This record gives sequence, C-alpha cells and structure tokens, in this order.
Amino acid sequence: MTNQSCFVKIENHLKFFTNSEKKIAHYVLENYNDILNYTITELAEKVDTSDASVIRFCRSIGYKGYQDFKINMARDIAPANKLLDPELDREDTPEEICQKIFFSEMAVLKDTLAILDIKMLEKAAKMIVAAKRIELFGSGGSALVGMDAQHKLLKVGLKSFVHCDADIQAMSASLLEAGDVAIGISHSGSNRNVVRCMQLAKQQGATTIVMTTQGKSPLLKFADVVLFTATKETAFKSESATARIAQLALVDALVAMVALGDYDNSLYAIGQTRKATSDNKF
Amino acid sequence: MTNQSCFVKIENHLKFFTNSEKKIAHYVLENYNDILNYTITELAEKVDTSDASVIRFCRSIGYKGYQDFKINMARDIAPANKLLDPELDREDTPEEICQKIFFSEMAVLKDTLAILDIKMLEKAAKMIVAAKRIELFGSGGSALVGMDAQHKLLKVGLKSFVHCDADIQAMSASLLEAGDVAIGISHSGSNRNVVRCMQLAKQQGATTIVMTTQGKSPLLKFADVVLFTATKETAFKSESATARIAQLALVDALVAMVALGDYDNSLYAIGQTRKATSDNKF
DNA sequence: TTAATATCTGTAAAAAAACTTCAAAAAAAG
DNA sequence: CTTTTTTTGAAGTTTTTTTACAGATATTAA
Repeated sequence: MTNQSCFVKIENHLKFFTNSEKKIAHYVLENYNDILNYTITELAEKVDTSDASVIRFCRSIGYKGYQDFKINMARDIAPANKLLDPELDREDTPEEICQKIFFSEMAVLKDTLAILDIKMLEKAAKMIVAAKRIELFGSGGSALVGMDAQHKLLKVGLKSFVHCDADIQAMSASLLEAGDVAIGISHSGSNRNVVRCMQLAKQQGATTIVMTTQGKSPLLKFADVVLFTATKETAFKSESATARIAQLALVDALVAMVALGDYDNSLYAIGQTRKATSDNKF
Repeated sequence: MTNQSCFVKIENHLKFFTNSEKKIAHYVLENYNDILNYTITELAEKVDTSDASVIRFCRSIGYKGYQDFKINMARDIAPANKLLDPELDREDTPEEICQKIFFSEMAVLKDTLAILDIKMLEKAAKMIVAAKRIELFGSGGSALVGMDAQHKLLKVGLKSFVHCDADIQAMSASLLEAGDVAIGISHSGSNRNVVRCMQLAKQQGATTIVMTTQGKSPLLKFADVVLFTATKETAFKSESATARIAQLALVDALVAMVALGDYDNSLYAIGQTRKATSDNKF
C-alpha cells in the first residue's frame, strides 16, 4: 500500500476534512475527469470556495500542491479513460479494432482484480492442495479454461481431471467423494451440464469451487467457494472473449497461490515437467 | 486514431520537429517519468533550450500547452509505472501475488498491442477468410490456444481443425494442399512437432501463419505470416502464463478482423451458434 | 557568392496560475 | 458569554506559463 491511488487517499481522509475540503473532495470524486483541465481558481469557483482551500485540500491528502495532485490523479484515472467505446463497428480501422480488443481485455483484468475476493481465493487454494482428487467441469469456451487449469496445475505437481464429453463429466461427478474437489467453470453460470455436475458433486460430499462472472446464477447454489470474474462486452456484443481472459488470469492467480502454499514441491514439479517437455524442443 | 498516446504522437512527428524540438522530444522519450515534476523552465534547462521552444514542442504535437502535455503524459505512462516487480516471492502476501499476476498480464497485453504488426494481422485475416481449409497446430499450452481459436472461428462461421495427437497433427499437415492455411502456435517457436508440421504444410503448398513470442526461432523459417506476441516473466520465472494470455488476445484480434471482413456472414453465424448452445442453458 | 526570404530560436515582458499571508468569521471549549 | 481554537477567503506575492519580437540561422534564387 505504498502508493495508493489518489481516490483511495481521498476516501480515507474523508472524515478528517474540514467542511470546505469535504465539498472539494466530493466534487473531485464525481468530476475527476473534468478537473484535469481546471485551474485551481476554476475548481475553487465550481465548488464555491477559495484557492487557498483547494491547496489545503491537496496538501491534506499528501500532495505538494495542486499541480502535483492533478498529475497524480491523471495517472490514476488513465486506464479507464483510455478505453474508448469498446463496441466494434464495421467502420473501424484495423488499428481501432485491435486497440478496442486489447484495451477491453486489459480493462477486464483490472476489474477482475478489483472485485477479487482474496480470502475466497486462499480458501480455494487450500482446498485444492488438500484435495484427494481434483476434477474440472466446463463446456464450450469454459472447457478450455478447465484444460488450461489442468495444464497449469500439472506444472506445479497436482494431477487433475477434465472430461470433454458432458455425459462423462456428469458420470464422473456422480462418483466423487468427500475429500474430492470439483471445480465448475461457466461464464454465464447457467450451463446445464456444469450446474448438474456441481449439484452431483455436492450431493456426493465433494467440495465445490465455482468460477463464473459476477452476478446471480443457478450455479451459485451448489458452490462452497465462488470466484467471480468481471466482464466487458466487446466484439459483436459478445463478452465471452474478455470473460475467457479474465478466467485464465484467475486460474493463474489460483495456481500461483497453490504453488506458493507448497513452495518446494512446486519448484520440484516445475523442474520435472519442464525437463519432460524439453526433449520436444529444438 | 482518435486518441493516440502522447508517445506515439511524438514518434510520429519526429521528422517534422525542428532541431530544438527534436532535442526536447528525445529527452522526453527517455526521461518521461521525471518530466512530470519539472516546470517548463527546468525542462528547457535540461535540454539546454528555451521555454518558448518547449511550448512550441507541446503545441506541435497537438496539446494546448505545457500543462496539457504533462497531464496527458501522466495518463499515458500510468500502467507501466504501477507494475512493481513482477517476480513472485514466497514472502508475498496473497494480495501481492494477485496484483503481480494481473499487472503482468495487463502489461503483456499492452506490450503485445505495441508490437502488433497490423499489416500482418490483416494479411493473416484475409488468408483465413480465403482458405479452403484451416488447420491449427500446437502442443501443450499452445494446443489450448489452437482450440480456443477453433472455437472462436466457429462462432463466426469458419470451420477449422485441431488435432491433439502430435502424430495425427503431422499426418494431417502432410495432406494439406495449396489454398489451405496452416496456423502454427508455439510460445517458444521451438516446439519440434509444430515446426515439423509447418514445414510439411509449406512443402505441400499451403499458406502458413505462425503465432509466437518475439524473437528468432526455428519456426519462423516456415512462416508466410508471423504474428508476434510480447512476453513477461512472472510466477516462478515462467513466462508461459502471460504468453498464453497474449496469444489469446491475438486470436481475438485476428478473429475480429476476420469477422469484420465478412460482416454479414459472421453476424449470421454468431446468431446460429448462439442458438445452438442456448438449449443447454437455464 | 550574395542577397532575399523564410524558418528557427532565445530573451524579455506580459499574463496566468499557484501559493502565502493574515485577519475576519465560525466553531468549540471553558 | 467570553476565550481559544479552527476554518476560511480576500488580497497580495511568487512562480510558472505564455506571448511577442528581434536576432540568428538556414534555405533558396539569382
């Protein structure tokens, strides 16, 4: 927390501000985008106070003055601001298409990090490390996330199972036991196969972890631990591409947490698995 | 191109600057981080020129003045600045782990976008649209990227083929023909299977597209079109997680380009494929 | 090469913005 | 109700930015 965003600083100091500082604070929080173009006098007029109070406001949250405050605020609001309109358009130039896609994906990562519940993630990591058996469930694009998770878990020495076929997934779920962990992945949280598998897993006494997009969905009913990702519509009003990226990043974070929880074993496993595939390289 | 970063603006104007403006431009590009704290006079002194020239420099790249320039630069350098040290450490708190992973992934997207060769991407998109048959080749993590590409291409109405088994991949490559497109995916660019498949594809007269990490590698020998991604080491000195994210983003951009090149068909395909999977949802 | 023209550059003055000071007003304490 | 403390903005000061202009430099044409 060495370098909090200036918004966090304002929020935190909110109760220590004097009345006129509070007015400034609220105005800044609501109109941060415009302020970058205001002089100190303009801002003072907008909130009906004086230059001196604006300066005092900036100093009270730790900046050298108004300039310093503005520069730092510009840095903090940068990413969101650059995002343009992420909706693709048939008039877009190739550059614009790429920018929109990449910016949307960066934005969704940023948002996912913001809503990430670290406690849940830790809990999930502990459950995975302790699991007798790990199975992953997902359809369509989410199946790929499952396979990616399997691949990454294997790299740190944990064996897990993924089945492509929906029936086999369900059958396998119905044979889980207490001590096993079932990880259900569904962007919408409404995929019948996945919901069914998680229900079966839970009935069997297995622990269930669910990865899905923020919001209410049938899948949540059967989840012991829920890991939410953010979302962002892009190409053709479809949000699945950004959802995929966010889920993969979540998998990365989860696996890193698992690996750091069992550091030496993981390091050993990484060495082993790397050796195993190195023969296949030039 | 509505809202280029100020660095791009400087780069683009480089040949139009006068001598003293050029000096300023180079100083700014190299010391952008310090400049935010400089007054116009300080900057003028550093590059041994005058205040007036600095103002002229700012105006020539489209800003209202020095302040405006500084504010906008602050926005543009924000993300890189926040990146901390991405190397994971066993002392890291869970928050830090997540931050490092997500920031690294955002950074790699940013870098990939920066090195993206739009002309190549367009060329690849055109080749894919025109292809008689599309086959994807990859091993390990890259196989998943191939499957993701297949999934996304199918969503916009293009059928493609991926084989899991390395032998089957090679056999299939050996049966390609002129007019077919082979897409080889390999993070390192040194995977024997993938290199072999691309070589076979090229021998057979198929067109070859390669997705790999920036740098020299055996795979490039057999590529008609190369799409590079950036890289960033993170967890346990492994760069594969960030590489995966970058490649998926690249696939998204490629597919979007393909889709916008054949807009109406794509829209139809998206509708059809969505309907096809909707039965499986609550 | 030289003169004419255009372009570039820094100085110095003007304007604008940021910051300080201080006394009056408001709030809190006694 | 008075005293003390805190808060506040008007007016003044300093700093920074910007403009205007004239000298320097480069470019072109003869």
